[in-house]
Amino acid sequence: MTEQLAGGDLSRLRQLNALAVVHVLRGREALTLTELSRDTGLSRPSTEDVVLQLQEQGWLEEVQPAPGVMGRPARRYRFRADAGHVLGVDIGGHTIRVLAADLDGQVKHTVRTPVAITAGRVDRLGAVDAAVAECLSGAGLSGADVWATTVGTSGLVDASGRVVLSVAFPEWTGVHLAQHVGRLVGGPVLVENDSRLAALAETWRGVARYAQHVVYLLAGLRTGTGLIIDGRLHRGFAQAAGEIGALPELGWIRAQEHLRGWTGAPAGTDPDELAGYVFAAAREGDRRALAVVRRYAKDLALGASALVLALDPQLVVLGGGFSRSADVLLEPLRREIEKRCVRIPEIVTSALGDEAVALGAVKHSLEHLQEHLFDARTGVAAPVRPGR
Amino acid sequence: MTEQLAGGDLSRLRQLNALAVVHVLRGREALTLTELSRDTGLSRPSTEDVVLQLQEQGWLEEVQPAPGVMGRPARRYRFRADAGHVLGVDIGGHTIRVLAADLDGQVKHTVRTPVAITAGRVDRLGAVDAAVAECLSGAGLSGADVWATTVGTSGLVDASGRVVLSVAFPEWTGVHLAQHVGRLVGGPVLVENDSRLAALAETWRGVARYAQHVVYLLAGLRTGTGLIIDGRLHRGFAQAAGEIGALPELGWIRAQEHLRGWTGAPAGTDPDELAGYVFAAAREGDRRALAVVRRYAKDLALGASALVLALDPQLVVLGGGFSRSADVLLEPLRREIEKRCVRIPEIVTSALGDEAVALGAVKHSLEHLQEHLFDARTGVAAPVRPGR
DNA sequence: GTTACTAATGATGGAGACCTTCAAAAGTAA
DNA sequence: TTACTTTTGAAGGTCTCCATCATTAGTAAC
Repeated sequence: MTEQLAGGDLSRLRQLNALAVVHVLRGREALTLTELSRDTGLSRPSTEDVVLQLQEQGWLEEVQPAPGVMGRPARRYRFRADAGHVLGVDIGGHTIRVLAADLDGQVKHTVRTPVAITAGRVDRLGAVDAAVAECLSGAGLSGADVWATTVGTSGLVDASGRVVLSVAFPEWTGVHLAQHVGRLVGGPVLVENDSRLAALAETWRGVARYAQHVVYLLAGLRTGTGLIIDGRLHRGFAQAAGEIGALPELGWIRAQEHLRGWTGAPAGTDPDELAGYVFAAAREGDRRALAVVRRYAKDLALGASALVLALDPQLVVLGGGFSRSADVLLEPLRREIEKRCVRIPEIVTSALGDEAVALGAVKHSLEHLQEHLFDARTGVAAPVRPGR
Repeated sequence: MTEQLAGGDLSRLRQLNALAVVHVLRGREALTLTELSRDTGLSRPSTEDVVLQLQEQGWLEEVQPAPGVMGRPARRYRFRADAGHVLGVDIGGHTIRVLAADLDGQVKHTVRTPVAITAGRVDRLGAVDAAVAECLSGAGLSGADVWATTVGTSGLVDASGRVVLSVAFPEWTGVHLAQHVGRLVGGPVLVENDSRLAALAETWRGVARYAQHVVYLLAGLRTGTGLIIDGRLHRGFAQAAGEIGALPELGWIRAQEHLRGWTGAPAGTDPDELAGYVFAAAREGDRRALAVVRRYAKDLALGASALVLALDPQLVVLGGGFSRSADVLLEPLRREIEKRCVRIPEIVTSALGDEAVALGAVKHSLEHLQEHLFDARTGVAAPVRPGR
């Protein structure tokens, strides 16, 4: 029923209290023992004992006392977020992004490498390797300092980190990304669908920060979705959740075609850039463009409404490349969703833009570490890179 | 991130160990201290201490030692599942069902009262009152012995236990069921959508026992759905999840019409019974009936496929009144789902039949108690009826 | 420069819950 | 009646927590 946390002997209590101290201290500035004692609910002597033990382990570090306060200066301790690092990798069509962050999720270095949309498997993997190497050196890290890595890619991914099916890049199907990236870094390498990671990022540092149930729409050259249910990323039984676009009746296959038919762009425009022209014309008030956007919004809303009706999220987040044109897209989308749904969720635009996937990858790495390093069952693990 | 379980002093450890003992003992026959010690991981003396405390509280009871074993006879203790009881109420169109069960979910008494489909609000509520009273006396209980009650009804229900919207019974809209039933029993009264409760029942004692992600289809005069995600009932932000039938493109509105158009039944047949004639004719091999069933299955599959694609469940359970005709319905449904979905889940028929909703209501009551009586945060609460 | 005030430190003593160990007890089997 | 088996019950020890209080290291005021 509920996940059972076994009782145990006294050391178990110490584990729990150490966990509580770490939890209070993570992501915050240094605290004194008195402050820690207040926030954990432990007595001061016990807090001290736990803190000293964590310091010995390497999780905590004493910092300079705060100056200019009354009374005897208190020792202050901070969480050593720099004890380990994680990577977030976003393998996009046009761009490869790599983020290095510490255990608090502070981004230490960002690398953004353009790659030709036509680049094949070998070239693209090569660009990934180069970007990872550059990011590591830029952050002053070696591969061995990385405790966990998450790679975001389009397509379906299996549990072992292999791309099972990529519609957008047929050549990508079968690539074993976990193995490939694992050559460069230590720790586990996780691979996850990019829409899902973008959704995760929005609940972490985006507009969905306090929502438990979120439908994230990736609207761009591809249309995808990421679902947050009960505050957690929903993958489904075989990592195939969110593929609602496969149902023809729900319009996501057709949605793109409205934009492709646009004739108001210079001859020879890359089909990938066509959408930008449509949205720009709509922004100018061009009636034909507005009609195209409306039709696109209607088809997008069809699939979105199915998700909203099924899940009743608090929030729908519009992300992906087209979210830059939310000024002309959001209103028609909202109207179409309102027409179809029983309860209307908030509908907002992504705040993270292009970085959403890479940020989500960082968060995903951190959540993985969280389970292994700070688990309620085992207490606080030693501050070393976990095995694969 | 993870739900934080605060550390604490030594009494906290005792709480956790008491919880562990209760968890091991619940739903099983009586165990000796040695067996309990083995299963909880505690030492024998500690186990004894915890057990004596729980016995004093009233949660455990000593029973006769097992006869005919070697060595000194061991004391045996069992969980006092009869310390409290819960009710599960299913207010259906034709039938009202009330189940009384103990804390282990053992059903002690069942009442099944027919009610006219045309019965209005007052008559229906009167029938509920009578059925509850009969069930209580049949189980030898008074309303004060009931620790939690769940009422299942069609329609949307708000958090306070009021029916916000009932399409099938317009007169039902606005009924404050929690308040009404609360006059008869002690403890909290929860109200929940019937499809959801049926889904819950399937994961408890039905065909979905070991699945974490389940889509339950209620196929009957109404079409509804219950979603189990991560082993828990998914309600959505405003209790409106699962209303995918509202989307016309997904066919659930239209699905019924195929059956209603059937002319092979005696003149004047109740429209509610028409479906039975269609399925019967299909069973006999009538080609027109088979075509009707196929069309119905196709429309049902459309909405089901949207759910499957969105959530990627391990299992789809076909329940509701029409599941009695699964022999002719399941195959066409499966074929249509297979046509549309990326990964095909298992598709099986409900094992619980008519009792699913009431059983789910019992389980829902028990889960509510679980959170209040056996919570990891607070440990084991006293064995008394919780407040509202 | 001294004195008063403030708040943290460090040490002491005590209580609760767990563990291991072992003699005594209460059965069955021979 | 004796041997064997397993549980019981008690004793002693350890760990982790708590409350309390004298001491210490600063700031503020005179």
